[in-house]
Amino acid sequence: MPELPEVEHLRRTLVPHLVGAHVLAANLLRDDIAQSHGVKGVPLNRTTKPQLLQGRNITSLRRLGKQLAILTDSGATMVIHLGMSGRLLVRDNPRNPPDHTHATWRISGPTGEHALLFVDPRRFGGIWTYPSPDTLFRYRWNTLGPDALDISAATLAKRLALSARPIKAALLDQGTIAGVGNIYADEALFRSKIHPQTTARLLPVTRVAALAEALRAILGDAVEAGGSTLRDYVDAAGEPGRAQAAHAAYGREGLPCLTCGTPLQSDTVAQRTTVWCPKCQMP
DNA sequence: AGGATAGCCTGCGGGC
DNA sequence: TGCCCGCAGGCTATCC
Repeated sequence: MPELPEVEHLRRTLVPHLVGAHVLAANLLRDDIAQSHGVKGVPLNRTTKPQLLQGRNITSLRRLGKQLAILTDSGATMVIHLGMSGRLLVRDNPRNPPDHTHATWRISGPTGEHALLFVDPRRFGGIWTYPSPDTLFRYRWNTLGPDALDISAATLAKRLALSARPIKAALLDQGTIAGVGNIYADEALFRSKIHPQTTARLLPVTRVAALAEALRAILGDAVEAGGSTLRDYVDAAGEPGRAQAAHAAYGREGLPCLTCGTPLQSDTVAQRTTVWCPKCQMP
């Protein structure tokens, strides 16, 4: 389940291979996983290789929330969202791609010639192409809130000030704050001792500050650990992450709270399984 | 208009 | 052993 830390770790592992690389070829194996820019999006097809960066030179990799953008010297920009089960793999040998490989590239870069594969069994992810970074920012990334990795207390407070929803729902909303998924939402609420059902706008500023601090700490630590591996996620080299060992709340229903020993409670909040400590995280 | 809900999709684990 | 079912979950469309 790639959330912000997994995507940021992926970005960092891809940079040495991709930045400065020339895209020799692009291949779309499934038309419906890629769309060209626009509010509604226009489906790409197998003939639109330049939009998939064929012939371009990659200049940088950028991330906002859970989305990764590949920028090129021509302006052509490609956004990849991994969804639930998506992976981007760098391989030396393009033969025998995994099942559910939907797009492939051949690149020649600083570390040699490689195959880049987009694999996504559940197809909750996808690829979006834009003629320029500016169109990406205006038509897609404008709908996202500020990135959670360096969210400030003041910014978070401003985003939550009008929301009547449970704080858990607000955290999961990418338009409020970008990059938080179910795992790190529970972890951040646990760390800041906030009950997931608390109405967002009713949180005192000191609690919001604690939440912002918890988000930065937890996401930052997870990035350094290479992300959490639950079922699907691996980085560009196929390596699993190590952050799941640090989870204090997620997946620990019924187990003792690491702070007070009280069994953790679980229920559905904002349509998601949510785990919290009934003693530490008071309503 | 903001918020809640259904549905997309495959793999996996539990139960029988 | 093997099958079936439920669950996992990010995001969009749709409804209220």
